Amino acid sequence: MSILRYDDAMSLRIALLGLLSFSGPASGYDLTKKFETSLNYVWQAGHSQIYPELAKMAADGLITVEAEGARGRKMYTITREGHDELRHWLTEHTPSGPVRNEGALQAFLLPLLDPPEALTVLRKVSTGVEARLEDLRALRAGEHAQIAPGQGEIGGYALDLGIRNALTTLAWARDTAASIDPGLPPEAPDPA
Amino acid sequence: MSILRYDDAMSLRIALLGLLSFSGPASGYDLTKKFETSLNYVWQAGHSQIYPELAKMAADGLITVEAEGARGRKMYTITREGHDELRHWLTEHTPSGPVRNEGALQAFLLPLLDPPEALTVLRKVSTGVEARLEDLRALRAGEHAQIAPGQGEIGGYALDLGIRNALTTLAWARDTAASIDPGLPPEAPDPA
DNA sequence: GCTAGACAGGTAAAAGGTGACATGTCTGTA
DNA sequence: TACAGACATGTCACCTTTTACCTGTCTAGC
Repeated sequence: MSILRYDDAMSLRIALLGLLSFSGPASGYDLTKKFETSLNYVWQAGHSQIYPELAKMAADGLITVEAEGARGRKMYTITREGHDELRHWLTEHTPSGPVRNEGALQAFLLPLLDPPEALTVLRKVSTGVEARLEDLRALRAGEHAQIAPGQGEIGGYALDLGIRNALTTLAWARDTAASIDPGLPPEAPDPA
Repeated sequence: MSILRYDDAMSLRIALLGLLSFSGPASGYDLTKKFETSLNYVWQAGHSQIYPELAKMAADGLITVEAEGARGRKMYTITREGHDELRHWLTEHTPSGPVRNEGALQAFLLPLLDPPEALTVLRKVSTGVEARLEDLRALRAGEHAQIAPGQGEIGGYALDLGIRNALTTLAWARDTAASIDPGLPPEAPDPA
């Protein structure tokens, strides 16, 4: 059991510990790539945030530098304390992080626009969500070749949740547009 | 058309302009209350962020202090430039703000837990979402008495979206639990 | 008359996050 | 061999957000 225990915002740490726990030792560069390719649908961070955080985590004993490779590459490995911290957060922490959602804000303020403008915005929302849906489905299709074949894939449940939420948003945009202009042609619902 | 134009993070400004546009002149205190009671499902901010932002917006000409009331109360009114800025954001800005979702991160990392623990986490997710659903439905029920009766209610579409997303998350948690432990009793789906 | 509590406004330090800059290594290919 | 581009790690200035602290006014009730 670790001495330090923050109950507040430390989700970046958790995300990094999770990746290290699942896919084994990795460098800051590797982790940055994983953020770009999969985790960014769930948590965002650039390398300028990741490198200092890894240094702090090493100082706190959650990870260690086991080996240094070519081009100054540092391979970080999760420690026992790191595993404890991760499990503790996953099982004990109730997610509640502050909501800050631009899309929902636009939805909130939609009644301020007159109907034609509101419909234009809703169409843009739909095309945006359709694009994200494509991305997510492509991710799901390529998932089995992803990180470490044979193990229950990390991120699989979140991917499912993301796809469901995208479909929900699409249905909301369709229904909202119809309630603003009942003369619209009904769209066929997108099959899961 | 205003000279200043930021395409980046200025959603707090937009949220404040939206509230002022919809419900007329208000003080920082009033706006803080509205954040607490309804907007916080969409965008979060405390008074220590709101007061300085209002001062900056006044300096930028988006709002003005029309009257000062009792107890130093300052009533802010949205200007023509403020309206322009708001409309511009609503119609032109594509929402893309960084994703940072603790709940989704937990979903992402769920495969790291062994089945009994994962099921416990999913149960906690469900009860949390059910509580939020209650809140949202209470909001919807009391909506007509809310701010300014007679006008198409601000936030109504966002409330609908929030309820749909909550139901989606509930269904996801149920299905995910069932896929982890097929012996679970099937729950009846929550009616909209 | 006093006091608790809502009303009303603010500041400052610290933490978290973004975008640009800086440095250098290794590999493949024209 | 030169050079483009991936690999690899960092720093810094600036902005946003959180937490805690501070001041004062008005009203209802004891």
